[in-house]
Amino acid sequence: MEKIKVMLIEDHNVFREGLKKLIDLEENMAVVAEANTYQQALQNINDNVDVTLLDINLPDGDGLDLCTKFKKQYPHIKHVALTTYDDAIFIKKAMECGVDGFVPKHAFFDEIKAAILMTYKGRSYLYPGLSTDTIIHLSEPGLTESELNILQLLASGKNQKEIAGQLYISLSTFRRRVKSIFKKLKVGTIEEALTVAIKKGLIH
Amino acid sequence: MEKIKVMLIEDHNVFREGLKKLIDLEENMAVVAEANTYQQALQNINDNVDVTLLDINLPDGDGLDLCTKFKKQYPHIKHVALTTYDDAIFIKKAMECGVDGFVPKHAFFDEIKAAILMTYKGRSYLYPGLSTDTIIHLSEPGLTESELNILQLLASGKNQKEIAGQLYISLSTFRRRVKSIFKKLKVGTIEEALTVAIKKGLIH
DNA sequence: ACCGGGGTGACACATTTGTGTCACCCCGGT
DNA sequence: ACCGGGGTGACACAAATGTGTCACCCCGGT
Repeated sequence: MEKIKVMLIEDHNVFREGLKKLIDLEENMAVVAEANTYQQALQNINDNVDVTLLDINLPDGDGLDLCTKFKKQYPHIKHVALTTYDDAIFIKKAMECGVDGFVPKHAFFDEIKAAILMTYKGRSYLYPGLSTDTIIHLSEPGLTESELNILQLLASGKNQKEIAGQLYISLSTFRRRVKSIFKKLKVGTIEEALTVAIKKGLIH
Repeated sequence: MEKIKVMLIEDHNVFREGLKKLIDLEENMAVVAEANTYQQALQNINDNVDVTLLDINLPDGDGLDLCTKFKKQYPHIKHVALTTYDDAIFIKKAMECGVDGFVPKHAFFDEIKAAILMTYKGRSYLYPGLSTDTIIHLSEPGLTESELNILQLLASGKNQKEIAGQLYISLSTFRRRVKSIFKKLKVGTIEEALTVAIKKGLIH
């Protein structure tokens, strides 16, 4: 039987090494490529790969962007997203980027194995341990690009006037957006919104 | 030769499984205990353990507290802290808690192996890949307990008046503390301070 | 053409936040 | 006893922030 050829994209070296070992010990799969940054992933990807296991939080870029790019250039490759966060907003975003499987890092290897197998066979895989709570929230509205932008700029220490200027919107609109963020994240202050956003990996 | 008996304390299951595999494949070490939460770690620790590899960010508590506790009850056990963050403030705090070795998760397994060996032999191990920049900042003042408290409460969505009341300090003192936080973290807004603090793992 | 929803900007207003100043207290060094 | 530093609280004031209201524009459906 042909082995499933896996590519690992993950910046935590120990984690990647351990994962590689576990996969290589499996009879029906093998790691054929690795990358620990966004840039390296672009270089090391090749036609030979069947499935990628990709960490979404890379130091030099968003793993989901990577997925979008790969989908165009190598449409036959399947992608399993691997992440610390299992929030609804996040899963939704992953799905929109064409991810085939989604597994949080707190899962067991068996589940990653299952995800690789399933996606390889052309089906999609959603981590079964996801709380029903999370599933229910899947239909919740995600933050818009502009809203994420605002959070990112707030996180960098800019004040509201500066940000509004930079985004070419009025202070009024800015504040409307912030209000909208509050409602979507169910928080009451910018501080809390930032905390939640960072924890969910929405901004970096 | 006697094998070094290692305990893994890490909440990311896949990571722990991979690490266990890597360690067990080594000739001179073996995993004899595991835990994926703070509580479990307290239960599963035993006299038989030589070295613990402990993740600092556990879902139900601070891994460094764990270290402090272990030091009292099992003074012979060595501890290697494993963490995503390699910031100066963090390393300093780890050292104060009696950690014997410090390795960031982006390190390679070889470095973890070295840390286990070194600490087992009674020496201390500071990850050699730490930037000189980080080392230089080691002497920088860390945030006080009260300052961390303030950040934590701000992160939870409380406003300044509420927090001052809760901490039994006046608004004046509160604001003085915030100013102090700004200076120490080299930021200009609370938003930025929170972002930095979360990224450095100072608050959760 | 008309209407209504959704997004925008201007403005007003109360509240919160950031900054500085003053006075006080405690404590260790002179 | 005196002084000075460090921490505290009260207050004042400017600036930023949060909230609501109004008017406007665009666009798709009726």
